[in-house]
Amino acid sequence: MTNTSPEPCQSSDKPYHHGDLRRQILDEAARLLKEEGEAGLSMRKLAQNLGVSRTAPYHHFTDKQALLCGVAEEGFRRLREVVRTPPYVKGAEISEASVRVFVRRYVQFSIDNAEYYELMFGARLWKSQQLSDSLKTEAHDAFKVYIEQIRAWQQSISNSNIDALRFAQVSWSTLHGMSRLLIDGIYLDVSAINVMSDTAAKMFWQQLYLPA
Amino acid sequence: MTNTSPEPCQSSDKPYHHGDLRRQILDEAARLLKEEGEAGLSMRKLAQNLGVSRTAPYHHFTDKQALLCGVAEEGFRRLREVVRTPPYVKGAEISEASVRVFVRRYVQFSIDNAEYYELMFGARLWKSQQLSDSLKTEAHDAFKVYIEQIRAWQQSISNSNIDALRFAQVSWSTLHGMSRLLIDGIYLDVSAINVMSDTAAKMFWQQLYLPA
DNA sequence: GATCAATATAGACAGTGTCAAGATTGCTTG
DNA sequence: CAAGCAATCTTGACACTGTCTATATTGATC
Repeated sequence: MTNTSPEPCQSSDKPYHHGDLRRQILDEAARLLKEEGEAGLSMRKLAQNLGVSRTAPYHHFTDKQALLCGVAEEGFRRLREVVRTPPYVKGAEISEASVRVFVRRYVQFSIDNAEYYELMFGARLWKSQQLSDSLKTEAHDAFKVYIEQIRAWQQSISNSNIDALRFAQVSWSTLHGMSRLLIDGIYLDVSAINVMSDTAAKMFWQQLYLPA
Repeated sequence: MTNTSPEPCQSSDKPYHHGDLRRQILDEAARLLKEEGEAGLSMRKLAQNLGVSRTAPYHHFTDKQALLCGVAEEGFRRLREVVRTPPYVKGAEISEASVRVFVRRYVQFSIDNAEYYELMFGARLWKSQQLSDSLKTEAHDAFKVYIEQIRAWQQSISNSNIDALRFAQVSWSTLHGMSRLLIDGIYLDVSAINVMSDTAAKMFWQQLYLPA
């Protein structure tokens, strides 16, 4: 995140070619997003903070949109790791407690990386019709991993009768909805996060145990 | 929505005082939002479309933010009506079918009024720290009505053991999450809306029936 | 060492929100 | 009915935005 990389050719004056600009742009964009919100992230300010001309970033990202895609992509990579690391052992029975941990972790991620999350799932990105292919696959992969999780849970319960895909969609909706309501400042009662998460986990758990 | 109101004083030239501007601003804002999205809604274009100077709207709304609050407020009034009109008779038993109708109606509302919904629940509004009091109460009322619904459902089931507030929060999260994923263009499979809604309804229903 | 593509730059344009100062109007009060 | 006042509308201006074009500098390649 912090970019203290020494300039490749450290002449007294700034070198004409930056060398590491693309990486630094992504980092600074994430920083700006975190500190000042989406409204505070502008191409010009970005360039200025990096000590570079206003149009320099356009040689690494065709658009502001493309830049946002780049940032969001990194967010999805992080999210996938969160989803992929459940507290259960493959093949073993899962417990309600493990579902609880899973839910809490998802929500916690969305809160800790609120700006990322907002960008990743914002209409700005998905309705733009020019979101990069790499972003699309990255996001798709994240959801695929999620479905795999559900499927593993389901298989660990012998008599479960749920449709894994449908359940994945709906449960993800719940997680996403909670996260957004919290992030966007609609549910202000942050102290209730854990209770809400546990309530959701309980609901999921009972759903998983639906007998045939 | 349509404003075909005849001008109060219809002289040949435009009258200096518009007379009905505030109302027309709100309508045109909603229209612009619907047709061109949030990016296409600017104070200047708004004024131009209404044949009025760029700063005229500022005499009716201190801010662009204030205008958005005004539009969102109307959205919440509509939403409240959707939530308030369930297909059940007070005191009578509810059925899974009635829950299904309820879920479908909520999601349908969010899709039909996508731009409203996006505005109503956007971080832009809720994090601004200057959202109007009337908006706050309007939104609060909508959620209160929702809780009342849950409570009524609960009471119609004799042996229900759920915490109405918690369940309201989580189930609303599910509805909100589904709506946003659909609206924001992340779930592109619109044909699956009804199946997803029904899956969610089933989950709610089973949760409501939690025995003590 | 010349050439070329990659990378950086300044200049310009249309668009934005919004502040300040002045013009026009309708309502109120003497 | 006239005066005045507050509400409403206007033009002008400022700083800011994304992004296009044309130009300059560089590192790598033949």
